[in-house]
Amino acid sequence: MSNGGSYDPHAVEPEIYRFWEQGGYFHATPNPAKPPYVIDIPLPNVTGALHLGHALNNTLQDILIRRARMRGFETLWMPGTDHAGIATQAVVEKRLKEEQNLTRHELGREGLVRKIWEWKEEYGSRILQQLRRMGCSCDWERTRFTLDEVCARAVYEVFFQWFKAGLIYRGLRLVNWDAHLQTAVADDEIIHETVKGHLWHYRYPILPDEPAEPSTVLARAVAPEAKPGVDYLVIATTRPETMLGDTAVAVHPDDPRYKHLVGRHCLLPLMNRPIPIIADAELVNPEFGTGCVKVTPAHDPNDYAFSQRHSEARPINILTPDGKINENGGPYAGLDRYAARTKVVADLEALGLMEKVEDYETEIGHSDRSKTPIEPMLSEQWFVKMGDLAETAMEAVRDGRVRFFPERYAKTYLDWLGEKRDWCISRQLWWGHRIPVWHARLRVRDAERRAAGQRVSDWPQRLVADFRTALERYGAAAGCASDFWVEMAADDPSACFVCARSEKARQELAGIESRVHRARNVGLFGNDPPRAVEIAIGDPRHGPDQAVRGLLLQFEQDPDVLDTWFSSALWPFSTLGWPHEEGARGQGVKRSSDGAPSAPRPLGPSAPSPADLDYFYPTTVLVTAREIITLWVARMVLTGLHFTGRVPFSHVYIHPNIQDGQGRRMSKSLGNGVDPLDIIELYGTDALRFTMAQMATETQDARMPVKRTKLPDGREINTSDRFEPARNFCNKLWQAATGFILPNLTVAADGPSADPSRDREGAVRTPDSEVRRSAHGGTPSPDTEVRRHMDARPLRAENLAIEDRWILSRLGACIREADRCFERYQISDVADTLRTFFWGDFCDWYLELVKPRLYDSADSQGARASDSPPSQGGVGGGSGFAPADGGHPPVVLPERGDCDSAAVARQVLAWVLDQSLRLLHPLMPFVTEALWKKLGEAAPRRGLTETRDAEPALIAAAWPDAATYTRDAAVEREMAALQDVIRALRDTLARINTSRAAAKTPAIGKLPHAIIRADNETAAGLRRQRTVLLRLGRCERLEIGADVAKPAESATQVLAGGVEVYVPLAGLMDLATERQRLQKERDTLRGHIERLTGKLANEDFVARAPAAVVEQERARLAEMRARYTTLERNLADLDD
RNA sequence: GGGCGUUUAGCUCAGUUGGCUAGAGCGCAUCCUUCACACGGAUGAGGUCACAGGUUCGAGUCCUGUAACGCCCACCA
Repeated sequence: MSNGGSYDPHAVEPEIYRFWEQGGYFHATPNPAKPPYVIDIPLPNVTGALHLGHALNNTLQDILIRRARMRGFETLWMPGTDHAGIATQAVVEKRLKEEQNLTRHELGREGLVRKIWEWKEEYGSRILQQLRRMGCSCDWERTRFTLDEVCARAVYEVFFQWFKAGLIYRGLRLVNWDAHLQTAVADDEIIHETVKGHLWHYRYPILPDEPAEPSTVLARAVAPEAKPGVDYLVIATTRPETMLGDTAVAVHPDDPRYKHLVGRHCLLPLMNRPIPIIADAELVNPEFGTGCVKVTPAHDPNDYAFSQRHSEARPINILTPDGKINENGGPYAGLDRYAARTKVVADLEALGLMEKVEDYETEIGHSDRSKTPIEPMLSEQWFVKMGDLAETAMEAVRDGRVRFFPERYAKTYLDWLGEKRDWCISRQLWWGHRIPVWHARLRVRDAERRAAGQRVSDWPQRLVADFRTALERYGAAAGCASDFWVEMAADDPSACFVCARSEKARQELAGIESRVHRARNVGLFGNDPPRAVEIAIGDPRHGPDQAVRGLLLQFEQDPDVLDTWFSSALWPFSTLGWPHEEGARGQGVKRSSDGAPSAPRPLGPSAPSPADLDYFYPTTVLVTAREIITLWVARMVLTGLHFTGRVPFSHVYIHPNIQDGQGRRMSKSLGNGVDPLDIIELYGTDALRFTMAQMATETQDARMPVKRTKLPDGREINTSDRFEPARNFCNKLWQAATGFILPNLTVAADGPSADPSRDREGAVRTPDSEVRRSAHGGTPSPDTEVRRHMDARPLRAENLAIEDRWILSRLGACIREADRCFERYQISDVADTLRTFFWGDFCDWYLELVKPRLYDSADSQGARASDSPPSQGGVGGGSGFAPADGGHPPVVLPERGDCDSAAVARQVLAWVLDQSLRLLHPLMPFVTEALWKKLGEAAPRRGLTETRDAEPALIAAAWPDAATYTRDAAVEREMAALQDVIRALRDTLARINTSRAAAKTPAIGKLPHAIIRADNETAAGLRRQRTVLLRLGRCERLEIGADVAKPAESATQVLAGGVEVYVPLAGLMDLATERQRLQKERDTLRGHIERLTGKLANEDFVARAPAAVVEQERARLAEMRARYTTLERNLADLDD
């Protein structure tokens, strides 16, 4: 059997995933008998397709979730997608343009939003389907979308509460404007690129103290005798068109060149506007350029900050939303900003003001989405005040309620929050949660105005108060009394903002909006001024009895939507149905329970209950990459603390980013991305996952060399050799189980002789295909029907051979180490630990050691063994097989070939495989689950000191408990000695064959004769392992003893503990090579001895190093010296 | 410019609180199609731990500096 038995992931994976999903293993419900373990998925964009970063991120989450499930936690992995404002709208807009040649403006807001929903319904679940292929055990029944009803309710509740508390405000701020998409872009969505540009130097004429005509001033500034600092100032800029919005020139307060000019004015050329010369140490670096800075507060962040410090330099916005010069740009109005730049430069030149133009490289911010240059622009936006919110979030990390793994990332978090920059939450988009605020413009009725007489100053306040009262009454009648909140606008006494909390309240406001709209339309046909809606008339329900003081001239919902991160910031509790309080409950949920929602928004499949929130919040750990520590992690902590009083998670596990072989980001534009689905196709899901686990080190980046390859279907894809080791490991696991362990557990019911599939040695050879067929629940072949499964019986220490005790000791160590790494989120170490144990200890050694017991016994079937239980009987304690006192009792080995020995071996094999599958399951869920089924059929009852029926599904089986295994140092030492001897024998054989190949003589398969010299005790131990030594050491004849003679012309090896291995070389190989090897070995050894001797001769070392270290070094030196002597002697013997 | 990280075998990476004769996988070399596995087994070669100082009995590990690379954040008219 060769390739035919290789693991074929595609034959296994879909079926296994179905088995889990149909078994309901992914679904979590509050269960008081278990502690909860919860992970929120870092929301992929609905537009997203799975990339390698997702593969890593989700593999790690699934690993943690699966292990927690096995450890008895009620595990919830909350899946969902993010509506991803700009990204999604851009995708659909692009399609719209391509397919129907329509812009969003032509389609209109409602039409576009409907289109996006349609798109979302069709393609939005793609990434979740891909996660299923990765084996992710998310609770799909709870899948949420940031725009669905459940999430929306939380969004509006949070907005309302913050708005009411004054934490959300409207402010004029400089935002990063994407003129192409016509939206503000977050700082984090900007990529800076170096662009070749120019630095223009030109003159601003200085205005004389006495009044003067602009033309005079200009003429003086360009006159041949004009002097800088007297008649003009030279400024330099990379963006000359912004001068149209200049409102000051800044100089450094200590700059002797300009000190005398502070307080005077320049003439802004082209606009002919006087602008002040202001001293400012922060903005101006006197060393740079001319030391004069033109100030454009509306279009430059630093200048904006400057204008905050100097009120005389008020910002003037010169741009329209689509990047043209607006009416403030005088003659340039209507020009595109780049056309304006050319014209401004030309005009300055024509005026003779241009001094020089230099080539210049500068970093320009580009929108990550549209790839067009960002224009800093002043506009009205909604903000969240970060001060206190940020402070609470910082405190949670400082006091350890939230811990980062690796720890260093706490710094990123704290540094960012420490800046306490207010969070701009409005986006000029149509796709997202619409800001639940209506802009109202009020006017006092003429009758009221007359009645109020001269006291006009408090009209606005009284009007807003009236409006508030009117809305409250209105709300009370409509059943949403506490769902409105009115705030006055800061900059306009006749304006105010109305925020709505519930869906009902929003509908009512929309109703008012449409009435105002209608009224105004009516007004267009009537007299001037247009009629408006009287504030108190609202609804016939409350009668016409109010005193009507004011009119609602304008009432419109804010056109913007919320920043995508606003809804994701609430994810940990919004998905669990927060807020559950009656007062805050919106109309949406009630409608959902009736079925038939009327809104286009689809409801989540199951609405969470208050019990869900109580039980599953806070979550356990957040697994993510470092770039969203600020965007997402910090904001979740801040909202969680503010609205639930508790941190949303206690651990944040930050994993590396995957780069290509050259350390570059994987990206579409570079074409160096690896598609996880291609890898699944090529290598299988488990190989992908295991590789991901191995890459999850504590570094910030992990590299994956990428290469092109052609698939059988002709597609060219990117892949990497990095996946091969994991693929090989999957296969190793599969081969060891299906090719060796399982066939040797099952035995024919009617005895060995009747079974044609048994070979000469009595081992059971089951064709792999049969095992597969039977394990997969297909029609059992006649052969498998007569096959009996293994029986397990309680074992005692005396039943066990040394290799049994050794592998169990190693298994215990492996579990302990894996647990330790898991606690620290060192997943790559978990992967290495498990791989080393299974491949290195279990397959390379234990399976080989146990073969003689299985093959060489005449009646090595479990049926016989189970018929004659051992006389000792009884169940050993649960504490393993190592002696409690740490001593080393004699290992009484049954004779090789003893039937008990074979039965015990089978039981240990089944058990170690059982435990290994459990340990590997979180990393490689598919192969392990598939093998678990097979193992369940071959050995339905398993265990060591106690036996019990195996759990039906590995996904829900118990995680191994390290406490049931005691480390047996003595047995591990003894095994190490045995392994040393075997390696020595193999090494000698390999050297002989290498030398024979060089001499063109045929290789020998075995060593004809070998002699092992060791002290009496060791020799006795080795003699008991004679069968093993002959087999694994590949020799035909073996002498073991304390005083065996070394034959002349022998290869010699000196091992730890003074054990020596001799192999007579006469006729096998030439002695010169052997002599060379020994000399080389002796020389290295001499080097070590010299260094160590020097160290021990150092009095400081002996005096200051810990005694144990000194002792250890002395022992090592003694050992080396002994080896050295033996080596010398062996060399001398060779020379004889 | 600020912060963080990386630099160890040809490649990708481990190396916990300093005790190291520096490890793994891949690749390489040699042998083995022997009976679970060639997606395998066995054996071996391969490293002045980026550089320069310092602390220490002892430094791959701690400190300082330098260089290269990378990531994040902020940005200079």
